[in-house]
Amino acid sequence: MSTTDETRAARPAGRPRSARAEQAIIDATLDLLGEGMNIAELSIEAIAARAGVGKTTIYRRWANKEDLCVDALARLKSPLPELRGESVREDLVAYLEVVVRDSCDARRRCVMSIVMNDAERHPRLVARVRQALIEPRREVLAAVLRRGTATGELRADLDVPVAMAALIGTVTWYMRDAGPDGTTESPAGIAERIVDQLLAGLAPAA
Amino acid sequence: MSTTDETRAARPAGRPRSARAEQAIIDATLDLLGEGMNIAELSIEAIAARAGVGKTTIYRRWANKEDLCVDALARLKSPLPELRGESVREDLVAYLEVVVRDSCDARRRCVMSIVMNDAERHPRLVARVRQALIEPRREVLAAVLRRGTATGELRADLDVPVAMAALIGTVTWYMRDAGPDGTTESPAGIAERIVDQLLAGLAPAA
DNA sequence: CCGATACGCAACTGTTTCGTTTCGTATTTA
DNA sequence: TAAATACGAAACGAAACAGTTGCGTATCGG
Repeated sequence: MSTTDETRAARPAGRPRSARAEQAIIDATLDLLGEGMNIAELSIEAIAARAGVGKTTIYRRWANKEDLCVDALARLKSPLPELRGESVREDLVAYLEVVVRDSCDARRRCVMSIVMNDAERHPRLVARVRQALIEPRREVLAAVLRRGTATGELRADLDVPVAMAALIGTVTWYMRDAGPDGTTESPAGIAERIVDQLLAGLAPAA
Repeated sequence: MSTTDETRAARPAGRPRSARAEQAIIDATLDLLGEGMNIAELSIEAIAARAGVGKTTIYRRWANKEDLCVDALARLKSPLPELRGESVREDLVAYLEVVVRDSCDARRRCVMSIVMNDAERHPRLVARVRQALIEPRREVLAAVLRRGTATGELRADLDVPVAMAALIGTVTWYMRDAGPDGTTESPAGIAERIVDQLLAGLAPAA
């Protein structure tokens, strides 16, 4: 066992890499991406400058921009929505409230726009984000919908893929031209309004 | 009156500008944007090469990249959806079918991503696209929804902004991870399925 | 024909930014 | 202390691009 907390084998001798520098690099990367930068526009120089670090320190750790971004984006993992599981309506509202909150976070919005735009240019990176951030959430929502059709809280013949698109797409689109940043208001209760209108339908009560 | 079809004043004498070159430049610009290029990444050199044109020919016509893009994007105007106006449901299906068709067009998808990403960097350009392409369509949809609440085909207390987000957001989100390009299928009748499920609601018939 | 203008092409200058290398210093193990 | 490695700063050569100019040719009006 070494003198420090390093339990793995022998330390390779020489000055160890600074964990602070590493964190600063990751933070700077996410900052810049969060300010609307492309992967293409993102430059190692800008990251180094923002992090207060020499370019060498970055190149020593990552072979290229994409590797760095993959590592950086993996840190964005946000907790899954906490669902109480008592009523489907309540769970859907809670779920959409998380989506609303996320849509006000510049970092997350920029990450989503990268996922949508650069899928062809950076398939590895986008695949990792999808698998780490998006898929788990989709699965949570799908489970709520399936439960709803089983308990009778949702119609038995529900088209689940369409319903998922309806819930997420509606709130995303609404936030797009309502509160670009959260600058305006994220109208309290928007999640509830959307869920209730989607549950009840646009047509009159028949 | 000149010898040609030019009815405006005297022609300025000298070889007239080639309409073919102009069209080729516009096409090349839209091509490159349609391949996923940013405004920032788009280079005059690339446009000239793609169009089979000298850079001079471009600089003679437009002072800068943004001016060129503004002109190019203005050519994307697509006809408004043809609505028969007999039933609201039928009109909504027709409207969404246009959205589905557009979402399979690479050019349009890239233009939308520019509108979403570069709003701050190119406000003039984005404002023009919004006003020329987006607003007219939104107004058509809003009119259908208002008509529906008046005729009783839609619930009287309909939240119109939410309903618009639901219709457009659902189809957009669905197409996003179903048929990225139209490569797969744009499942026939998806517009109809979405409209019917949104009209009826996710909850059982009560 | 002549003058004027547009055309495509190639060359040029100046700027930016990239990824790499070099250098002097700091920190760790042996 | 000596060897090894990391650090930040600076400089370097290569590449891409902007915007301009010159050249030979093409197309217009008169």
